[in-house]
Amino acid sequence: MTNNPFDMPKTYDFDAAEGRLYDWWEQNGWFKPEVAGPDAKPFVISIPPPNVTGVLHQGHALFVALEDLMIRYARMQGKAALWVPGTDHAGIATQLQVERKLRNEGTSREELGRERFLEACWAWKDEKHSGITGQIRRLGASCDWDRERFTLDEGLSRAVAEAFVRLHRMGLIYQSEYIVNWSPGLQTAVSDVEVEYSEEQGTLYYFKYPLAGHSLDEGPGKGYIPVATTRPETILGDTAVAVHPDDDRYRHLIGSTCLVPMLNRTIPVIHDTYVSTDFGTGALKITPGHDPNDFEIGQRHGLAIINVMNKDATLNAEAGPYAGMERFEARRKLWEDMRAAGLVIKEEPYALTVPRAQRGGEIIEPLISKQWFVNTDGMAALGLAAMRSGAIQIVPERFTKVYYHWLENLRPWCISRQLWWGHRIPAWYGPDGTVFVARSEEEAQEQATKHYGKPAALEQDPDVLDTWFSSGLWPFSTLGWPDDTDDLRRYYPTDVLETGYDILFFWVARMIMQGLLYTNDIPFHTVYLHGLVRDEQGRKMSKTFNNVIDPIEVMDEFGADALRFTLLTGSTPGNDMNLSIDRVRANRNFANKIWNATRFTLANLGRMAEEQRDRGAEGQAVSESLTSDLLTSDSLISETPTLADRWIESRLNHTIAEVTRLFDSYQYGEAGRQAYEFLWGEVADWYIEIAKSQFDAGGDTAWQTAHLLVRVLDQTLRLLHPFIPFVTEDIWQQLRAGALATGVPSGDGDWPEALIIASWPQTGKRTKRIEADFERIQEIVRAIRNARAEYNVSPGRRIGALFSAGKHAELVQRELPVIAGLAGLDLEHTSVAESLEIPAKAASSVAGGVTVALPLADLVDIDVELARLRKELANAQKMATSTAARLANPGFVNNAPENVIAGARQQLAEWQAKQTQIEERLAALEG
RNA sequence: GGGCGAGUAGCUCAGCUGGUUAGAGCGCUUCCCUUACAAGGAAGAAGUCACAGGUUCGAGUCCUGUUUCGCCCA
Repeated sequence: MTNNPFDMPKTYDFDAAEGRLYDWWEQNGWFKPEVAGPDAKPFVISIPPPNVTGVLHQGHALFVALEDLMIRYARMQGKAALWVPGTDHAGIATQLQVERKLRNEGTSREELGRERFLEACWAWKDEKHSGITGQIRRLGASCDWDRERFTLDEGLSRAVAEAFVRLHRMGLIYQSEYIVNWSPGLQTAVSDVEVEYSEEQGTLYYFKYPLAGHSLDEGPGKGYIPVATTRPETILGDTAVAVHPDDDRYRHLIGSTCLVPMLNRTIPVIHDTYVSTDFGTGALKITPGHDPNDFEIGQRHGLAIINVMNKDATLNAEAGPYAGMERFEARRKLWEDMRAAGLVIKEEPYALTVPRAQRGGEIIEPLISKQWFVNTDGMAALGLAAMRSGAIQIVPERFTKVYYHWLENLRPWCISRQLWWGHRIPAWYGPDGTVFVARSEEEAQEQATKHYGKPAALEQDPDVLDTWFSSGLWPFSTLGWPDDTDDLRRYYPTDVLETGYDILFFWVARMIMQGLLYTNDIPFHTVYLHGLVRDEQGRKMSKTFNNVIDPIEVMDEFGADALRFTLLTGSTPGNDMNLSIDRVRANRNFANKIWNATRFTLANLGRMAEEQRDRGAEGQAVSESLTSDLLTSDSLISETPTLADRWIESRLNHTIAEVTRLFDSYQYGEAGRQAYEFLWGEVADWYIEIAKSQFDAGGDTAWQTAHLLVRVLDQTLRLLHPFIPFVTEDIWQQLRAGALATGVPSGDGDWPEALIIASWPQTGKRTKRIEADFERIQEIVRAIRNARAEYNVSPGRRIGALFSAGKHAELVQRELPVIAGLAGLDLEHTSVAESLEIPAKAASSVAGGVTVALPLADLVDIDVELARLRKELANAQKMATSTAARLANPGFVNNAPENVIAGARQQLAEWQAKQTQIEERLAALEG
């Protein structure tokens, strides 16, 4: 930047601006809610904590953009805007990363032992932490970093222990042997939501289940029951064969006994309506130890549970000769042996649904093991009631249904994980296995002493809690819960929870349930859900596709604002968006456009100040003389505003009203697009072009134009700030400096220190009549430009024009300089009247109720002209006819709202007038 | 199997509670380096709004069905 406040470089340099502005904002404390003063109404968002060891992806970029937008809007409205940042320890993901690192170093988790492994995890966390938070800063996130939290920090760990203890006291936490989703590679249980199901090509294995005391030769239904399975190795754990009670093929076998292939264990044939008679063979093998559905059937029928698998997915002693084999190897071997024993019927290709771990993608084994569960029935009821009562709303609303469905069918939540990195379960075991659940080891020790009558050696449960258990406390734990802190009292409940719809169950629902349970309050009143960011072709971004668009690279090339604006205006709530680099580039260009509109304004302001100084005020500083002049007297800007002035003012007010309305109804994309359209399509394309001649006029007209332009830019920059904070702040600072130096007021009178803390624009009056007049001028200008283009009039050539303007003659006469400036007219050869004689060799058209003729004798070909006019006439006739038909319809006239009818009448008149005018012109040419 | 979303210009997408001639960016055609901006300006071509019914004075928008794609749940 140069010292001259009026001098700006030709292009906006985002690279130089972004880091500098972010630091400046942060150092001034403007990210803190305290800037709004103690009485301000709070507006609070808790950040969806990203994995502390993760790297920024477009999903992060989208949520940061959205949340920062909401926070900046709230801040500008004068609210105590608080965005609580933080990171998540991401149990499984992080543990896997650290284990991989250890492997590369030639050691392992087991070798290090728990304590040293955790040290390695913390070191890894410390190393990675600044990476992700730095990337979030880079996006412009105005969160209060002094309040940053980490899910494993001391306070949050205390919150987790507290929550666990309370749940336990309420009798909602229990330990149980249950069939869980076991991840053999990760060596841990995972919850239902952490399992993804994929349709894969597999095999359906048909075989004979021998009936005890019979020979296979007796055939199906006598010697054996034909059964099909997709996982033959689980045969070894079968404890029944089930048939449908109404199935004539097998009904007579109910109560008889089968022999488990290769093991010859005896199991009963039972009946259950769960069996579907048309699937496979119509008979079902039941393996309660290795299949969730079978587990339930087993419970119903009191069947034995046999576990044939170890936790590493090798088979155990129950598998007899197959003990020690890996699961898929055992499958092959068993099937071979069964084939040799004549038990195989056939195999057929089959599309099956395979459960895979959300992390790592490995096949999940349903396995019986002892885990900690939360009974969620009561919480679910609370969560449902909060939504049903309207205390919490989801944007977009349709996700409410998904939420209901999930909560209505909620099963116990398995919260223990066989990991080391995480919140250790606050349960201790005495020598006899008695469990003591407590906030700390000391508290557990007290309980044990009381229980045993003397101190006892305690051992803490080795497992940790599901990461989502701690995330579920996030909105209140980050504010100090369980302590009754100032922050908790002032900022809880929070306002909006913004996140991706993909974690509605994982996170949002659990926060609502836990918030209601522990704080007796909703954690937030609105859930705003965004979609997934996909690549340009709509594919999910993934490393394997090599289609990942790295937000950092995008920001390097186009700036953070361009990325933000693209994400914000290219998405609608709850819908996925395809990210297009072309659009990012276009939005980079938008930033430059705003930059140059301001550059133009400041250059003129500077020039005017210089002229003013040359004229007088000797020895006085420019700013002083101008400031006193301008602020003390209206005289300097008492000039009657031009049509363009009043038009842009009205449009500004319209835009402020619309953008504000759209913000308040969560339609951020549309809000951004409207501000964009106003700035580029109205301010830059029209007003600035007209302002050029108003500046040239000098004197009061020029000063008035400068005032207005500053005001319009100031207000528009405020509207755009939540979307593109960096470029708007940078520009606004320069605008402010230039305006202060010349005493020009901002849109609302004063110039606060920074745009980030400036107030949101107030809606002013809109004048529809002025807008209509200006639109007429626009139409005329476009018509002239169009005719020039069609006749290839070179852009530099000034041409004369004849306006046969009828009742608009006065308007056209008054605005002639504007029209001339925009359309390249030569005023010497231009005339306006209600009615004018038009020479034959002229290009003419009818626009805005005015016939305009360009006497281009050297260029015009009468035949071409006739064709042009006939085409225009046809269109006018068509429109007039259809509008007339509409108005002739009694249904329309009786039912449509008045303004619509009035609009149609107005339209009809315009089209009819146009038709008549073209007809007259045609008659003159043809005659 | 149940639920949800999407199908609008060559491409990527808007289009709020139904109401002028359905919009934008990119791309395309023609012209222009005019002292805010070539990361720009002017003019232009381009859409039977997936399909079929229905409601309504009026449907891209609401209802029903069909179809293609995607997602979620079982």
